[in-house]
Amino acid sequence: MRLHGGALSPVRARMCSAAASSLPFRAMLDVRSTIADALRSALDALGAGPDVEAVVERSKRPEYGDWSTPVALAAARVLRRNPQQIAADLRDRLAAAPIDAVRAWTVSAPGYVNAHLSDAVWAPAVIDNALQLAASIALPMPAGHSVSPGKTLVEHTATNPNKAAHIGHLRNACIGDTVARVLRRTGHQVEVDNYIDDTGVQVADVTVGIRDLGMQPDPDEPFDQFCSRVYVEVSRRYETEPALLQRRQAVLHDLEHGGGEVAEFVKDLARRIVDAHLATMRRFDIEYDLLTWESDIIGLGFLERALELLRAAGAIVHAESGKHAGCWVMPPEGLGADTDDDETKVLVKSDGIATYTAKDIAYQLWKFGLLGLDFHYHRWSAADEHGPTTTSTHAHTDAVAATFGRAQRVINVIDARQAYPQSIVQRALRRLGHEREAGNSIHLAYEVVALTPAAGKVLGIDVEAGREVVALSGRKGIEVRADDLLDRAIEHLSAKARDAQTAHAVAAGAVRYYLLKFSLTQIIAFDFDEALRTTGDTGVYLQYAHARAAGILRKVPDEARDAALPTRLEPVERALLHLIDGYRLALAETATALSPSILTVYAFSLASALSDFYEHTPPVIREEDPVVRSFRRRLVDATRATLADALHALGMAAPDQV
RNA sequence: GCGCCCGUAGCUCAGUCGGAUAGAGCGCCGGCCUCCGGAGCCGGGUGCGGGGGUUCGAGUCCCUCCGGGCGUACCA
Repeated sequence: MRLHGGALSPVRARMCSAAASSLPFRAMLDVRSTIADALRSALDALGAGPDVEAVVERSKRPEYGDWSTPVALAAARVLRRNPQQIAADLRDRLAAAPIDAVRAWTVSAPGYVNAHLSDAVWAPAVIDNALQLAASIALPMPAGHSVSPGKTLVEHTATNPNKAAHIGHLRNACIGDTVARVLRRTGHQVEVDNYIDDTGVQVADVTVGIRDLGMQPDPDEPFDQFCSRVYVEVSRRYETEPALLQRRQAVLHDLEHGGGEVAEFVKDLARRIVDAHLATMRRFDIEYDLLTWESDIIGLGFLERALELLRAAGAIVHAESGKHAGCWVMPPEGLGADTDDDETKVLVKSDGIATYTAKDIAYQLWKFGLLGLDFHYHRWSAADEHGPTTTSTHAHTDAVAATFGRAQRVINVIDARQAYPQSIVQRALRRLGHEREAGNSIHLAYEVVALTPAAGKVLGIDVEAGREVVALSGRKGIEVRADDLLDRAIEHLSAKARDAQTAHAVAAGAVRYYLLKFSLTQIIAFDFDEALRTTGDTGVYLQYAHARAAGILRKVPDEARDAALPTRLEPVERALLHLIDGYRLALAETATALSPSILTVYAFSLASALSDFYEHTPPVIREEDPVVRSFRRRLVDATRATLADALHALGMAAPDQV
């Protein structure tokens, strides 16, 4: 056996107000919550008090039971009694509670109380719940989790529009897209924005390369790859030709004021790159509701308004002397006009150009509907009805009737290195008196993708001796392009895939899974062999498991008989049922923690449990006992439905055949 | 200097609010095709960086030390 309760995080219940449940699922059996409710009552009756939490978790070993609680151990201190006695007491009280799904309660040392489920009640309910899964109906949150009210605005991707997207950008997009999917699945109202920094240093660099150095694309060179090349070349030339830096400065100045010929050139450059980014991300099934442009934040007066508000609130001051002389700065709380403090952040430089953070503050205020200004909107591509909406400076004829912004909660998916400027954005909200919005401003920080020495070697990049990894850098040309990685994965898989479409779907899923399975706080040490592997803990394994289940369903006729149960369930069947049963909780934990890897771990456990079942029970198609055959078909059906739901929440395809 | 993150098996990583015997994948060795697709399954393991502390109970909490990464820009 490879799959055990321990492969999942222990699942527990905390007594909270009952989760809101949408009507079609009202009857959904939730054994864990039911036990937790009864346990709470029993603890209260014993006088344990609210400090003793009604914790219910999966039993660590099947012989203990299905669900267990260690609360007698914690209660022992409060009640000054022997934990074994308390456990026995709890067992008696729980046994007296009418819980249909539990057939027996036992006590095990040193003081656990264990629930043993009645398969006749529990198993059909789990299967029915799973077969009811419909993507259009949000899954209700289990006890201990709740749906955030109002709209949640997720900003992700936000790749500078001056180069092709690399795997670092792709990690960002996959995290953001998955978080958005999981939130939607759990009943949240979600808007996804992709912020385009078209007035920053990086677009200016490429502009200098094309306009001042006269660089030209090679024949057949895609535009985004051409720009990547220009970016690297210009960055290199700065070191020997400092005069070029003045050219960049001039470009930035033009962008700040907008409207001129340079601004138009950059706008066009950025548009073309954004199209490339959208195409790249679409290959991974990543879409956006709205593209927001930094140039519009300037052009529509958002920045100016934000600075006015900050000035009026005394949050920013003009430094007259010291190291920040001539700048508009935001000192930390309580420092007033001490503009030289280390914690003081410059928002408008002495040359009059606002920093990125200043624009980000304006944008954040808009996100919450606190600016009193709005963008103009139109569809990004007239040819693409399903494509994103974009902001614009001037009113457009094909105005889009939609309400963007005005969010209750804002999640900014931005790498961990930007924690400092993100904290400044939050500080600005606070200084403007928007305490609640500051609290609802979430910097969803994740660590970067770096290259292992082996990956560096593949790319012909020297990894400094002694270094474990080398950071990606678009500026230095140290990167793995997202499109290239997907192309490699497709090539890798195409030999065994039934057709090109399947190869693409599985390859995209494999790359997504690889980028999602790490904790957000973990640097991904990117390795080609690891990312392209098709066995073990990979996206391919999950999708293959789904196809296997679908294959069984194709071959075994659906006899639609009554849901009779076999007299005894095999351990692998019960393990699978527990995994299916755990889906809602895994999804809810993912939504609450905003952490996709919780869901990847769950999905792998479910797929493993299916493989285990597949290998350790005789083929369903050859099963002669009609009751067993029918039950197992339903079990496979429920597994397939649950796995498909989880895969879709992860942004992966769930193919019936590979 | 200060702040944040990381350190779990040879390698890459799970292990959210402290609970029973710390798990997976890869790699290596050895098994499993009269059977629903073998991209699979089964077996093989003296591992929580070191040291203190709190606790009935610590990979998890506290203190401290050691390694590594990032941030602390009039870049983002």
